[in-house]
Amino acid sequence: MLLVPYIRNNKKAIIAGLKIKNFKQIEILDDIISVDDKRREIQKKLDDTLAESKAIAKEIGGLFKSGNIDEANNKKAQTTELKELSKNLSEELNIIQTQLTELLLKVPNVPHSSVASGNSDEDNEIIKNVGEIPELPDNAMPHWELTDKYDIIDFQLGNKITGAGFPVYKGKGARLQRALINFFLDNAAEAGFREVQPPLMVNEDSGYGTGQLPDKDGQMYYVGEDKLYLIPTAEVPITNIYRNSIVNSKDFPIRNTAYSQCFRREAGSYGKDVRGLNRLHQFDKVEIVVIEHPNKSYDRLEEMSNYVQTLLVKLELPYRVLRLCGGDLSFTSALTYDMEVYSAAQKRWLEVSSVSNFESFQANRLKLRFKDENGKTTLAHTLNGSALALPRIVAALLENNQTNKGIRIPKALIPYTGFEYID
RNA sequence: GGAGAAUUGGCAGAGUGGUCGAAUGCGGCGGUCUUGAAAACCGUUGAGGGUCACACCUCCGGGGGUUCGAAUCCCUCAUUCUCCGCCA
Repeated sequence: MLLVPYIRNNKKAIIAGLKIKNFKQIEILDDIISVDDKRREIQKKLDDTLAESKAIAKEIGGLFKSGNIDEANNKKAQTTELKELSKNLSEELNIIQTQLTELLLKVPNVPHSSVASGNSDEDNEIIKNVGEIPELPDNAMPHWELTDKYDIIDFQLGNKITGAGFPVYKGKGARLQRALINFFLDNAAEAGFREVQPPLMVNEDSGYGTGQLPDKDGQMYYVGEDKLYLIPTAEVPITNIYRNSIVNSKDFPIRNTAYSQCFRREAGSYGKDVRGLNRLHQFDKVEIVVIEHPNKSYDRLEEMSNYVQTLLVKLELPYRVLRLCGGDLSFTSALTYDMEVYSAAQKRWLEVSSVSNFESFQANRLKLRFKDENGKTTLAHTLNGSALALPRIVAALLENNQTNKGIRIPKALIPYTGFEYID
């Protein structure tokens, strides 16, 4: 959510930015300003009315004390009109404030100046390409066949127990999952992230805080009985640690990491995108979240992007880094790098991480602030990224490392798996 | 799940209808003293709206109500604690 004063002062720049994001309804900006004008006007009237009735109430208090009962009762009559007025005004104010919030929620974040315009993922800029794409023999299998062959991930069994998109990991498959989680967490700790184990369910306020609500509520599993949402990513609980708080700028950058299961309904997905491990309803991910001073958030974004890449290098996976174009950038993000890993048997790139700077867009919703150099309360910047999401890493590992002897485990991971091959 | 008690500023803790946005202590920040530090002393110290700046308004767990007037009374929800029940 953008700040109204920011919209007032930077309308032109915002319009230019939103154009890159293909946001068409720029007239909303003017609506916001005029609704906010109205809000101020009503607020002023209300304040004045309240001030007047407060003053009278004080007078009455004094009159009662000095025994002037008659005059006090006289004064009471005066307030009935003011009371009516302030009641109407505060109702009006409520309506207008709701209106204002609704409008503000419709405006996406303004992209960073480095973001190019574009309509879809096809227009994303490839800014880096690392590693050799492996040459697989003709009889190479896609991962959903390999998982069967080695009996490590059972999609059918998941269907039986729960439904599509909830696989069962077995034997070395389960062990590989655990190895990857520990590998990612250990690396994050070494890179200065504090490990956190958050709840896997969050309340409505938290959903709003990070922006899953109100728009994407259909993407989350919801437990109506208790009004709780299953988290689609650990970003939600981790970032909400800092909701409604004023952090100490001395603590910047605040780095947290968490492993969690993630739950996504993925309504509307289909076809090859959802085959095997490509898209699941429940999956494992280690997330990194950073809260930083606005002046330094882009340095941190580069740092996070580099960190994620070190993981891919250690896992010996060929990858590329994309800078998302305006059209593919998420609603809340100002700049996002996607890391994609090459899945050699599927012959396609799979997104395994998305590292974003939200600037103050999330912080405004969260009311996450700090005291700046002048003692002014200012919104902090939030960033997050996957480091990493497991299923597609597993898919690429299985496909790229298939040999006659079985699936070869990358060296860095062997201390965690305790085996060198899945066979 | 049942019964009872509680929820006040960063923390502790007063305040049960009338200048209470809120005593006091601790902590934080600034200063005096000191070669420096500690101690002591002095000052300062919640958030939001609004204003050029004031004024002014809102907020004492959330929401609603009573009253001329509420942190203080009522309703409701949430959370915490104690006891009972159930249970990993």
